[in-house]
Amino acid sequence: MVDRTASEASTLGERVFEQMLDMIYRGDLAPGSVVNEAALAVRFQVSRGPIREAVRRLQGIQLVTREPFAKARVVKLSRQALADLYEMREALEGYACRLVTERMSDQDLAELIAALETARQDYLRDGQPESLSDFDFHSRIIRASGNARLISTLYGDLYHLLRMMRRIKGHVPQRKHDAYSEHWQIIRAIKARDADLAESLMRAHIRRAAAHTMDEGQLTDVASR
Amino acid sequence: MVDRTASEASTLGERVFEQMLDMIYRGDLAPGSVVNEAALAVRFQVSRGPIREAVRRLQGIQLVTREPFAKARVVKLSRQALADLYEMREALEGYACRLVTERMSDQDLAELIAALETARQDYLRDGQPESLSDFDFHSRIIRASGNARLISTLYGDLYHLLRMMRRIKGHVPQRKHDAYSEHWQIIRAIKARDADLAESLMRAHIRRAAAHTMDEGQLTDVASR
DNA sequence: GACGCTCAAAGTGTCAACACTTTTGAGTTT
DNA sequence: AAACTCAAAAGTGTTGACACTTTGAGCGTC
Repeated sequence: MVDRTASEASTLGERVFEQMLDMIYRGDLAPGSVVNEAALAVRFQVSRGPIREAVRRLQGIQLVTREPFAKARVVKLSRQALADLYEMREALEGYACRLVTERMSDQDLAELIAALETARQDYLRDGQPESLSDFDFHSRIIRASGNARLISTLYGDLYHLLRMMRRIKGHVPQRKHDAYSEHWQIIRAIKARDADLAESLMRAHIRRAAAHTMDEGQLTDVASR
Repeated sequence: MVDRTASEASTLGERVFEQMLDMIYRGDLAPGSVVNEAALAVRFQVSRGPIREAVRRLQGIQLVTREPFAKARVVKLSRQALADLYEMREALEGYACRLVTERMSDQDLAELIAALETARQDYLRDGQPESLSDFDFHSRIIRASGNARLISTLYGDLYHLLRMMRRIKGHVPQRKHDAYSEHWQIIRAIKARDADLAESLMRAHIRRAAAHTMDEGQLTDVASR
C-alpha cells in the first residue's frame, strides 16, 4: 500500500522506491529474491509504471540486477563482492581522511573533537556502546571531505549495500570500544596534520572492521536464511 | 531513428540509451540542455516509455539530472565538480595501483612491461603520440586491480563524465611524452613491489593531468559553446 | 518598463491494454 | 525416472490515452 497522501510533492515511483528500499533493508526482499513487477503493483495498488521507475532507480544504486525480459532480482553479494566493497571504503574513506587532514579548519576540528569527547562522556556515564556511534564518526569525516562525488559514491551506492548486508548478517558482536580508540588515533593524526598517517589509520580501521565482519563466518550461511 | 533490427536480443530502451549516450558524447545533447521525452520519442520513432527507460539509466550513471515533473537535463559539471572527479580518480586509481603492486603476478607484470615497450617502439618508429595511449595504461591497471566494484565505479560513472567533458573541452594539447615517462615510473614502482610509491606516483600522475586539463581555462568557456 | 495574474500549451507521471519473451507444467517418449 | 516437446501461463517491454504539473504567452495594473 503506497501512501498517496502528498505530505510533499512526490511521485508514486519515488514512493514505491522508498518502500522497496525499506523492504530490502528489512529482508522482506531478500538478496537473490525475484522482484516481480506485477505482484508489487498489486501489493502497492499502483500500475506497473511506478514499479518500473522504482526498480530502475534501485538498479542505479546497485541493489537490484536486471537483464532484458528477465525478472529483476535483489542483488546477492558474494564474499568477494563484500570484500571489494570494503576495499572501496578503504580507498574512499582513507582518501576522505586525507582531504580532511588537509582542509578542515582548526575550529571545525575542535568541534569534531568536542563531539567525540561528548560521546565518550556519555559512554562512561551510560555504559551504552551506542554512544560511540561508529557511523557518525565516519559520516562526519566523509562529509567534511568536501568532495561531493566521493560523498555521493559512498552514500549513493556503497552504504546501501552494506546496510542490506548488515541486516542479513544479523547481530554481529560490536567492537565499539576498539573502534572508539581507533577513532581517536585517527583524530590525533588529523590534528597533527599528518595526512599519510590519517589515511593509513583509517584504512587499517576499515580493514579491521572488514575482518571482524567477515570472520564471523555468517556470510557462508546467507543462503540458509 | 532507433535501429530496430535485432542484431542481438535487446530492448528499445537499451538502444535509445546507447544512442543518447552517443549524442551526449558528441555534444548533440550538450551539458545543461533539456532532455525532452516527447521530442526524443518523435525523433527516435518510439513511444515515450523507452525514452524514460533510457533517461533513467543515464541518470543512474550521473549523466542526466532529473526532478519530479521537471524536464531532465544533461548534467553540467562545474569546475569544482570536475575537480572532485579527478580527486576520485586519484583515490581509486591510486588504490588500484596499490592493489596491482600487491597482487599482480610476475608474469602478468612482464606482459604489461612488454606491451608498454611495444608502444614505445611504435612511438619511436611512427612519432605518433597515439601510440602512447594514455587510456590503455590506466585501463590495464584498473582491470588488473581485481576489484570489480572499483572497476565498475570508474567505468560505470566517472569515465562517462570525463568523456563528456573531453568533448566539451575540445582539443587539449596532449602531454603524451610526459605521461609516458610517468607511466614508466609507476611501472618501476610496481615492479619493485613498492605499493606506497606506486600509489603516490599514480596520484601525482592524475593530479598533473587534472592540472593540465583545468589550466587550459576552457572550462570557463563552456557556456559559450 | 516591470510585475503579477490567468490560462492554454507543453511536458511529465500513470494507467490499462496489447505485443513480445521467458517460464512452467502437462503430456509423451525413451 | 529422466529427458524432451509444446502450449499455456506468467512476466516484461511498449504503446497511446488520460491525469497531473510546469511553463510561458498574453493581458492588465502600477
